[in-house]
This record gives sequence, C-alpha cells and structure tokens, in this order.
Amino acid sequence: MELSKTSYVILGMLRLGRSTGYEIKSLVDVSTRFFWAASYGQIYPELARLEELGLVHGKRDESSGRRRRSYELTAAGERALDAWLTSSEPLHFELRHEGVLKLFFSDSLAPEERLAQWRRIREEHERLGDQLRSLSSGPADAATEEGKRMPREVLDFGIAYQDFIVDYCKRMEAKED
Amino acid sequence: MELSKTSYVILGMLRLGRSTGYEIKSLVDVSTRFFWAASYGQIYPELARLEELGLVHGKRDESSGRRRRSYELTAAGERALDAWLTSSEPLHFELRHEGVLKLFFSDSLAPEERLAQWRRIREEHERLGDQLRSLSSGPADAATEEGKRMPREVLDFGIAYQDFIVDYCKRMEAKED
DNA sequence: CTGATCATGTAATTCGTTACATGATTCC
DNA sequence: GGAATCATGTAACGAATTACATGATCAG
Repeated sequence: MELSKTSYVILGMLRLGRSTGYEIKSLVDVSTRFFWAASYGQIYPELARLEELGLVHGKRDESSGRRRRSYELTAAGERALDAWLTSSEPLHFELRHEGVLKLFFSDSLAPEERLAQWRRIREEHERLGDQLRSLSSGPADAATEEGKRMPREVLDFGIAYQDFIVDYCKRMEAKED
Repeated sequence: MELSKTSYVILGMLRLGRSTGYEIKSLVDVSTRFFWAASYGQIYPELARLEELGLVHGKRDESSGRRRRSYELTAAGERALDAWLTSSEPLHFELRHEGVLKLFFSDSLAPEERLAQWRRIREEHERLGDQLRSLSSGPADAATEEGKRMPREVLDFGIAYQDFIVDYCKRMEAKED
C-alpha cells in the first residue's frame, strides 16, 4: 500500500466537491468522523504530499474574499481513488472501546458499579446516536439531493450501529438489576 | 489522566493472575484485542514504566525452567486500577472502519461493486464473529470457572456486535440487489 | 534433534492528536 | 466594533505497530 487511509478520505472528499483543507475537515467532522476521523494536522500536510505525488492539483483561489488554496483531483488522483474503492485488500478495522475494556475487568467491582458502567456506555452511545440523527436533515440530505445516496446509507448504518449498542446495554442493565 | 489506557490493560491482566509480559500479551490476544489491542512494543516498556511509578513490582522468577520476570500489582497499583474502573471520566471510543469509509464514497461505483463492498464487510465480520465464537469454550470458559463472569459477558457482547454488522450487511445486500 | 513455544526486549517508523500561531472576512 | 467563521499551517508529543534480534526450553 502506498497511501494512508486518510489520504483516501481527502481524495474522496475532493471528488465530493470539497476543495480546500478547511472544507474537507468541515465535512469530515459531520460525516466520516464516526468511522474515520481526521485532523488539520493530517489534512494540510497530506494535501501537500498528494500534490507532490501528482494525485491532486492545487492553486490559489481568489474566488472568495478569503485567501485560500483550492485543490482538484488529477486524472491520476481519480484512478488512485477508484483503485482503492474497488480493491479487495484486507479492510482496516479497529475498535478501541474503553467502556467495554472496563467491563472486562469489572468482576472485582460491586454490582451497582457494574450497572453504572453499562449505563455510562449506553449514555455515550445515545449521545453519538443523537449526533448522527441530527445530521439526517443536514449534510446527508444535501448529498442525497445531489444524487449521492451512499452518505445517507452510511449515516443510517451509523445510527443503527449506535442503537444496537444502546439496546444491548439496556438489556444488560435489566439483567444486572 | 496519568496513565494510558493500555497501562490499565496491563494492570487488569495482572489482577486476573497473569504475571509476565508474555502472559499478558497472550491473554490480550484472545480477549481484549477485539476492543483494545496491545503489542509487545507497548507492553514491555510499559511494564518497566509502571514499575518506576510503583504500581507494579517485578522480580526474577525461577519457578519455571525459563528465565522470566514476574510482576504483581502493588497496593498503589490496585488503587490505580480501581480508581480507573470506577471513574466517570469520558470513555475513549474510537472506530476505524475502512469498509464503511469506502461505502461512503461509493456513489461513483457500479451497483455490483457496491454490492461486493457490502459483501466484503460482511465476510470480514463473519470471520471476526467466528474467531470470537471459537474462544467461547477456551479462555472465557476458564475465567467463568474461576468465578469471573465479565470476560464471558464481554465475549458475548463481541459476538452480538459482529452478528449485528453481519445482519445489517445482509439486509443491504438484499436491498442492493 | 528439531520445531513450537516461551520469553524479553529495542529501534524505526507511522499515524494521529493537540496546541499553538496567525490573520482575514463576514455577520450582527 | 466584536464575535464567529473561514482559512492555513507547524511543532511537539503520544500512541501504537512492525520488524528485528536473541535465546532458552519443552514436547514429540
């Protein structure tokens, strides 16, 4: 593999019509963040690197009042993105879940502490679910109207995912009681 | 926060009766790995650091034929572990899921490619589910017999989690068809 | 005797976050 | 005029993986 996964986030966001580092980050924060986060500290240096590699092309953009640098995918960038989208390399999957980690070691705790732990996990995922639901009428909607249905499908998956964990916690809370 | 989350994995594994870096890593690989991974490159240096901090105490262990270093929790280590288990600090939660990331950008693909993508995700989680199921009769069982029920509960959660994703993919595959 | 397992560690590298620094412009 | 937002970047740090290096012992 040549590029980091986060590079593909950038290439993908450019294809979705974002053009500056700032715009990419803004969209990441209301979409892919829930399954692939990225920060300015990655995005700006990576844009520069992708330009060196000839996958994107940037230029000063005077169209808005503000000084900014707009990028576009090059033909090579389009190819790189498609190659990644259709490749059958093993998929990176990584979960770090401190709440579940605590549960794993919770035999030494009092029952009410264990109950509290399930509850904390549930609350966290309820919060995440609410955040996702609040996006339903925002960027996902906008994408759908442009004829892109996958952002919405992925959002729906995210909501179902959070709901699954919430429901599981509820069942465990009931059992623990 | 003082210690990394991975430090608590180490402290927790010591409480569960593991005593060497090797034993800790072995148990991690068949248990917490699915929601909190750790490598030798973290475990050995971290054990040394925890000893400096007075949270664990290590000594040369001649009980087996092999040269090894056995660690135990100190009183301070026990306290640190309990404090973490019962603290209500925000829980670290992080998901990196390349398959879902690809789906997000998959509007540009042909329908059969999208279908293939859901299928790849499903297969990956089926594999993970099978791995977890194969642990049911192994370490989780052993823990249960020692009176620890949480390792099993967490394993069951892991299985249900993988199954949820598998089922979701199946529904999407049917829809995409 | 030989391969699997037990066992410990380090070095290089990658990936990513956080905090900082800076400044223009737009909206109220 | 002031706050929010747009906008770009860097430096320091932290977390974690991978690959390497080494070697003893145990089971067949």
